[in-house]
Amino acid sequence: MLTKKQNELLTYLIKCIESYGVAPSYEEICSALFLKSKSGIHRIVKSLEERGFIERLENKARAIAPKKYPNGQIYNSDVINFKDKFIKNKSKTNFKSKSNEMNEIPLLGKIAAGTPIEAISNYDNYISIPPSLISSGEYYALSVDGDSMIDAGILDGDTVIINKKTDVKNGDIVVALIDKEEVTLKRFRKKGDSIALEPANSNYKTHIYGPDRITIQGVLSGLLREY
Amino acid sequence: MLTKKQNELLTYLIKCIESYGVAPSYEEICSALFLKSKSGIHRIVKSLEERGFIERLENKARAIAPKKYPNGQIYNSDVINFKDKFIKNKSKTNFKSKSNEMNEIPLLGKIAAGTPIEAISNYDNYISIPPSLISSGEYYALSVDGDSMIDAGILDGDTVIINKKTDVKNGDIVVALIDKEEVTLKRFRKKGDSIALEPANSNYKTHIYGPDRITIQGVLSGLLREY
DNA sequence: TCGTTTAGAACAAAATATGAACATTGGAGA
DNA sequence: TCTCCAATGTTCATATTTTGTTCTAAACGA
Repeated sequence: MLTKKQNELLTYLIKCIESYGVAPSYEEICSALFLKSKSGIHRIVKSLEERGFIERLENKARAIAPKKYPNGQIYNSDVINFKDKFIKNKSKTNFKSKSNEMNEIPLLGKIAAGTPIEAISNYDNYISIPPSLISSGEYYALSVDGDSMIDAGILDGDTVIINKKTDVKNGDIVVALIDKEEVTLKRFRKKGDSIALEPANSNYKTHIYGPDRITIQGVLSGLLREY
Repeated sequence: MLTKKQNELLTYLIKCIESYGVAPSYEEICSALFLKSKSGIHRIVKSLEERGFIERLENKARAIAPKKYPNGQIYNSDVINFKDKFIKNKSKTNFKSKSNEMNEIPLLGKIAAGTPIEAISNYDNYISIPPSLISSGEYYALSVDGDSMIDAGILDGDTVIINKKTDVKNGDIVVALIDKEEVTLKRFRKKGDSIALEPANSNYKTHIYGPDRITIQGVLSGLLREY
């Protein structure tokens, strides 16, 4: 999906943000990639934006934010836990979240059946979810686009809560990254060495993949719907 | 999405609040960022406000509250506030953090989609639900028992959020009390004077009632599911 | 009221981003 | 092999944003 330079730039961008908390300026990118010109950078940045790997505010300084890793996985800024940077004196023992305290989890994008995911900005999209839908581990939310899981009661527009774990059982509904390119929500079933991703809609077909083509990005753990 | 200075200022602001419980004045920020002028600070503060990283009370002293960490993660003041209890209340301004507020609604029981409800009793059961599922009015929750609405994506065991209002439109899914005896969750449709309650499952039949036999007890406004 | 603090205009300067024009490269496909 | 084309590299010019500074006004708290 990405060219060499685009890959380098995206990688550098992510590294910068994780190390310094700020995106690099074009000039800084230039020297990092050993170029002499900023406008070349500009072009690459624009192409990354077109392909949905980054998000940008035009004309603003250092206003670039990654949306996906070069391999297509969704970028989640929570990986840099800024809180840790600030909260120093807090002992390891967490304040038990009171029963009526909301949990905020990031809404990372839309997940469509069969087509690439569309990542959403990391900056504005958090949703509150009730504690009952959460036990332990890390969570994120996706907005369901399409009807491929309709027979499992998952409708177009629903918000699914995903537990970011990779150990899955047969029959679990999972978020699967296929060929490091597209992400889809399907029922997981392992047969021997190969993995079947089953839709829950007779209009769609089950696809079977070799184990190396699939990366599990999480397991469905809850669902929210607004009427 | 922040520039260097904006990032510095925000970081400093958060540090101040966590260490002293009070936001710094412009002058304090100035010296922290090695500037000679306060109005520069003002501009940066405004730009942070524009981008949604802080919240501000105009014209008030030290009235700045962070809303997000530099990486976009939501700033949750609760983790720090215990310190405030020990700090004398100076000009500390109180920002109500709405985002974290919890909505609790009563879970009144099970609604069996085909057969009578099990007494809508006053369990002392309350559940938390995200603000996004609530707009205005009174709400309660029911646990769905049965599969009569399965084609509408409402499964056995789901929790439905009901808005306690009586004005309904055709096609709404409603909680209907029939003959003051049994309660059911069905799609509402009015034809002339009579009311049809349609299940969403071909194994069940639509029933039609006279208007005096049906009392609407609420309209479906949200749904929660745990996996 | 007075002293402190924030608001904001005006101007200058520095930092950054944008974009056109033109040359080069390397790979896909005829 | 040869051609075409997208992706790059470079240079130069230009537009915008961001920052630094100074000064004055307005708002606030005691």
